[in-house]
Amino acid sequence: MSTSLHHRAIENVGTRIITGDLPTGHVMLAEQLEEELKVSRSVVREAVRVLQSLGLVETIKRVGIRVLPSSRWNPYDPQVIRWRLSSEGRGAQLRSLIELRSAVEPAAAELAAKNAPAGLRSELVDIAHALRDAGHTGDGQKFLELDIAFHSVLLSGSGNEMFANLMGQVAETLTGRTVHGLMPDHPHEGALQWHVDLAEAVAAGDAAAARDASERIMRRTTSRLSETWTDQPRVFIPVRRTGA
Amino acid sequence: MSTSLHHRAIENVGTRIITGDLPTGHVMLAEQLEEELKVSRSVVREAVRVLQSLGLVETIKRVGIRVLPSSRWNPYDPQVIRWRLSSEGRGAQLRSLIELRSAVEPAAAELAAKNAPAGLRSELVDIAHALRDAGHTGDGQKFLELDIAFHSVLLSGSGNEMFANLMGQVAETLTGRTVHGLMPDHPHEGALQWHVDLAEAVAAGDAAAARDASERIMRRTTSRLSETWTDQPRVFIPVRRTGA
DNA sequence: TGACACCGATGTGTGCAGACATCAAAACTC
DNA sequence: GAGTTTTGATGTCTGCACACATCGGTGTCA
Repeated sequence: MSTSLHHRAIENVGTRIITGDLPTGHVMLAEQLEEELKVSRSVVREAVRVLQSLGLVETIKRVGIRVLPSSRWNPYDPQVIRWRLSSEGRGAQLRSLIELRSAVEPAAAELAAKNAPAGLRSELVDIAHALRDAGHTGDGQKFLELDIAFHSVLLSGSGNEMFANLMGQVAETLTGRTVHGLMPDHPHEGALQWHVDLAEAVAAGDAAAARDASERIMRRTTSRLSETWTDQPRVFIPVRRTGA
Repeated sequence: MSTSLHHRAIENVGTRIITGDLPTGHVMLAEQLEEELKVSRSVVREAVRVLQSLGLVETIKRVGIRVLPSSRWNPYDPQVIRWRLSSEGRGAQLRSLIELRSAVEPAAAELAAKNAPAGLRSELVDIAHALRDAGHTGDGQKFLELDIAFHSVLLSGSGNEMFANLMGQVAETLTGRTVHGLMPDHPHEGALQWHVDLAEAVAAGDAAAARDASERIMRRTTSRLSETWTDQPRVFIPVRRTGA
């Protein structure tokens, strides 16, 4: 691989923290990381700085590099999400993402119906039809690509950059659940139609109908996947007060 | 001044990029940054690495450090949000945040009604009552603190870490709109009651009522603030396809 | 004798300076 | 115009000085 030492160092330590291999409160020394990773101080230091900005570690003089509790991790960082999706904590991460999508996508659909440029509207309709066709013929690979494209264009068309930024996370979610065999051989006929309904509502500028179709899609997705995380305990992030 | 050089370097360059002082595509040299900031190579390099992980810049061999378009910035990073809120692009940032909150908080209210631990439920009720009192007496400072606390506890009680992580952003939003004089002297009486309704619905485990109250609050907040950003153009983030 | 305050030794992150390696753009050669 | 060399930037490594929190010893006082 041509990945840089810097990148590999981040990947190595980040992964070990997310998986719990390096537990909360664990203290490492920069020198020790140099030896473990067989890299120089500069590489370690730059990697630690990045991990620090992700909320994974903090550096304390005279102590070392301490692993922070998961409540401090930035749950929106693409890297953090990827690491969590490929670790044991996958269930909790998927649930968080689905709940977020369920909240955001209907709102995005509404905004897209109001604001999206014409090009994105027609693109969305085209993708929806192609998606329905792919669902019928049973082409799993193509279906996944179109599914990702559909939701990406929808989020992009909302004109809200924070919604749009969830594209990547949605792609990871959809890919992940396909890879882990959580998809049926033939998609639900109703869901396929709802995608078309949603696209046409956006194209027609019908915000209410767009939201409605999106809510139906997300409800079905949630109910289909909820059984995979019933055992996952909920984590309650403590409220951090700024003032004294 | 106890802030580290590393931190100051990030702050300096990050701010200049967000404000547009360093425009998209602008290329800097590491050596040039050393001179500008009067710091050593290692400080510059570590700062650049962090900015890179935030999507603000990319480094290209033989070229330099190039500023990335705003569509590549991580809009969920607390630092990026803070920078944007204190720059000219504040309007667009506020709109994005409000739209996100409008989508997320009703869902969070629903989840909190279903899952929140007893302690958070009763705390939410207490805060809601105190908030109503502060609204009546007109204590602006106290009102702001309680408002932040209320929404933080609600998000925390949802048991969804991605929802909970929005606490910080919400605090910034509420503080920002108070600082910029967008708050009325006396809060809307209905809104005060809705907060109490929301808290009691969560306490009673009534998910539908909780969502309903939250939607009312967010609708009112949105309509009150929407006039401040009517002139802001929408930005449509292009869809980034992964594969070839 | 015991408790407490002080103070220096120690270890570790922070910041600095200089060197070589690597690699891609640009210039050059044929 | 294709292939090669040069050039100039980041990438990586290393040794050093400094700041500062922690720990342990020492001295003082009750």
